[in-house]
Amino acid sequence: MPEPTASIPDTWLQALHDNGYRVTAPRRAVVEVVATHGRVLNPYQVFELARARCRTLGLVTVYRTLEKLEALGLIERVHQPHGCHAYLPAKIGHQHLLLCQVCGRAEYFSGDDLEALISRIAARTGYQIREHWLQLFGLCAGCRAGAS
Amino acid sequence: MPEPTASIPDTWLQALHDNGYRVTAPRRAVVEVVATHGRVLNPYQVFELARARCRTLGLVTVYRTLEKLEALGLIERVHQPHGCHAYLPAKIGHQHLLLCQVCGRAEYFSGDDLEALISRIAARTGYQIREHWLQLFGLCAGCRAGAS
DNA sequence: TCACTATTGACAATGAATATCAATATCATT
DNA sequence: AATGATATTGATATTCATTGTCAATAGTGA
Repeated sequence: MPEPTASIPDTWLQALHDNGYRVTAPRRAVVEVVATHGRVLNPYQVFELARARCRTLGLVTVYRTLEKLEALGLIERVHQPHGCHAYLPAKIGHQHLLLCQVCGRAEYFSGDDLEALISRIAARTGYQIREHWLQLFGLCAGCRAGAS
Repeated sequence: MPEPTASIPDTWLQALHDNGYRVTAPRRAVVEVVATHGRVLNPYQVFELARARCRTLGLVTVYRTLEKLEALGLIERVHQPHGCHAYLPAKIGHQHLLLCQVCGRAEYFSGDDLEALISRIAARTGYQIREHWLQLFGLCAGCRAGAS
């Protein structure tokens, strides 16, 4: 029988603890929401959802907790055409993001092959290319069904 | 002898005029800076540079002019890891952005080939993919030389 | 040149994000 | 389990970028 895998929220709480931060009810609530919701969330949305799990939660604590999670590399800010105030669990290794334009559902994928493109652009422009962003936008299966 | 091509600033000023906006000294200053500077600029940087061309220019006018240029599709907001408050002349057709991480110099390029990748991700995830962002970051030739 | 009115700059107001601070809760140690 | 040092909390105040207000000014077509 395989050892049960630690859930993502537990992993994040452990990381907080390992870095000298205390594990509190407000932080547990924020972590559970952001780690499991599966859609981009801005600070206020996190606040609304997490308040259901911690009645006394304040918006300021959400900001502070997101800041710490981001500093630990557990979450990251998502860039979208209309604003960059939303967060998601951080990419693991070399991944890219696929976002639903309707509901904000997010999937990561890997396996891009941009070497040839990047070499060509580097040669043409004289730039040394060190990083790239690739992000796809569309409709998730659920929103395709709903919109038909 | 070829007809002299209208400069980018002139094209933009013409576009403002054609859309019922007046061509004023403050707008001329902002347009000339953003259209020719070749690097990403945030509103305050535009203000500082454009003030040299229009002594009375106010920061609020910069915001308002950028807003109009963006609405006309002449400029667009650039997304960067640390902030999304900078502008560049808008892409023409299907282009992508290459940015210098040191000085903000910007180049557009075309000729990506992501069809196969996008089809594969669409099939794997069930998403209908409608848009993509590809953006490269690195060091421009000038900054490579300077950094050596 | 003239008159209409869009535009301007100064100032006020908004809104997201951050700093302050006394009260509270965590957690290593007892 | 109890303790106590101190990190954390929520409420409030504050900052800063951006947007609204408004009388004075300047562009534009006639």
